[in-house]
Amino acid sequence: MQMVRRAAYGVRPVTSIDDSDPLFIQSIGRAAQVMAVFHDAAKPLTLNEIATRCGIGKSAVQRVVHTLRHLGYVERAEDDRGYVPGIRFLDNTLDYLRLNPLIARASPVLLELRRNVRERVDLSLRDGLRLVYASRLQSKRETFFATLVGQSVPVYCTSGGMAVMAHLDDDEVDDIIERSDRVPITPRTITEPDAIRRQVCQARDNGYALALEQVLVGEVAIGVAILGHGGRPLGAIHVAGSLAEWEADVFCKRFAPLAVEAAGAISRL
Amino acid sequence: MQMVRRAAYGVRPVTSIDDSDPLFIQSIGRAAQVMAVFHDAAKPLTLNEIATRCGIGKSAVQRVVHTLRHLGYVERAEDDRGYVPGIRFLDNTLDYLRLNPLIARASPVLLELRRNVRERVDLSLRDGLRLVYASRLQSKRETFFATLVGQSVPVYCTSGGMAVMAHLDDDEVDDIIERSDRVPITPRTITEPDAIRRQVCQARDNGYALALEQVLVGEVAIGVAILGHGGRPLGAIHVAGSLAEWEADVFCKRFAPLAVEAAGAISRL
DNA sequence: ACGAGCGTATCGCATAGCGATATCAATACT
DNA sequence: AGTATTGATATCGCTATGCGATACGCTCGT
Repeated sequence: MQMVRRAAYGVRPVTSIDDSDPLFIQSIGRAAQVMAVFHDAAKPLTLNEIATRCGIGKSAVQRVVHTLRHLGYVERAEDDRGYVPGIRFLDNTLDYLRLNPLIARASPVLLELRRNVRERVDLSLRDGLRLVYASRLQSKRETFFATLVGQSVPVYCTSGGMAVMAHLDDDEVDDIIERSDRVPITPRTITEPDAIRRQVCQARDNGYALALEQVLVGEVAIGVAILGHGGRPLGAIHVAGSLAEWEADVFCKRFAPLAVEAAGAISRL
Repeated sequence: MQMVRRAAYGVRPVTSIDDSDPLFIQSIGRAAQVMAVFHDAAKPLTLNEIATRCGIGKSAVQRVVHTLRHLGYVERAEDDRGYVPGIRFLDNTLDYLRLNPLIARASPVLLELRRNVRERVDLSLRDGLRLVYASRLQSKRETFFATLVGQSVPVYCTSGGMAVMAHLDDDEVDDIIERSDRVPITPRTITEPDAIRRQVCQARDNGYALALEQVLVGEVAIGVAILGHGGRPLGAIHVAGSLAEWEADVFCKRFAPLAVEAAGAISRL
């Protein structure tokens, strides 16, 4: 399996700081911008790097970082060179997960599913053009990134995303396809609009979606949508395995029904 | 096993908003205060609840929440009543985990450890008086809370905490004991300073710490410190099992050496 | 049908945050 | 070793900005 290069796909850039909105507090927007800079950072960043990368004056960054540091949202790097995000974010993430009723009720279902399939089981939630992994249960052998909560993948080309799109109107699907920047992640990533639409249709027929090496080379994944109020898809369950161990159709026959059942148990129409 | 009641133990309250610090940006502090309100919330909160709970004017809260909402750090609750933390925090948590070299290099080691022990394996990082779980690998049967990244436990009474304290000076240990509010979490939680000190001494001798039902009834846990620059303990590895399955000393004999080895592989003196 | 409570909007004033600049410390370079 | 470069910290005046107080419309619950 090949390492995923980027930290996250389609991470929404900080919602454009809206100057016209009189309610929007600029300082908080700045803080968010500063934190967002780390989304595509591979190492700790200095004040100047932060300043240039987000087009804010150095003084402002100085005070923002100072403040965030006091609050625990930014830390100095291990070797005292530059800054990294702080541990305090984990507290807020915990609150997010705790207070999300979907995740709470999904948890036992996922654990049960995991017990039965003995492959990787994930729960992702939709956020615009991407699915964000909110809960991950590892299989025996895993990579570092496959254990990380917060990882996100595009809707338009992944098993979960297909499953989600299967429950959206055609024009919503088209909208997603159009607005996504469809750069192939693996050689087999589907980027053609028509091919995507065909996959979506197939997912509508089956009640689940199958994806081959869309994000990770050598990976086969099944996605099933989780539905909320009025049948709107909120996210998806994924079961993922290795093509080295499984024939795609065997994988599918064996695990799709279980995944569908699990997703049904979590959905609340 | 008994459900953990509080969301997190010893979560540091938002570092007192320092009025005297001229560099501190008040608005960001307010935003942090607002987010911190969710730490001890069991349900979505309304604007008024947030306002009263953090002693800020209603108008301020209104704008802060409005802003945070635009940024994705706050969402409306599922049923459109009240607010909850937003999914955007997952992005920052991911950056935190990604950019933390300790976690990155720990990951394969933990997976290997997990493979060998087949019990729950956790990695926690120290943040003041608490250990925050940063990486969690589940065993077969788990509770919801045992899967959550961001959960935190007190240093003074847990296996990981004992292991950490074993690498601190006596006065630092005393300081931790003193500053912790030592409310028993289970009936067997050790809260007596002398008893704690004895446990720490034992951990010093053994190179690991054993904890029985300190946080969860029916749980046995081994903690081993992870050391950084100059031997300072940065966090700990935990191996946790059920007393229904294991005799404490058997558990210990069997897994302690493996945990110690793993911790050694992660440490960087 | 009515009231309580929640979210939204407006506006003037005072303050809080930004830009520009300077200083000190530590690392990189020759 | 001496210097140049880059990073972090500090200061200060001006103006934009965020807060308080208040008022309005809306949806629930009884």
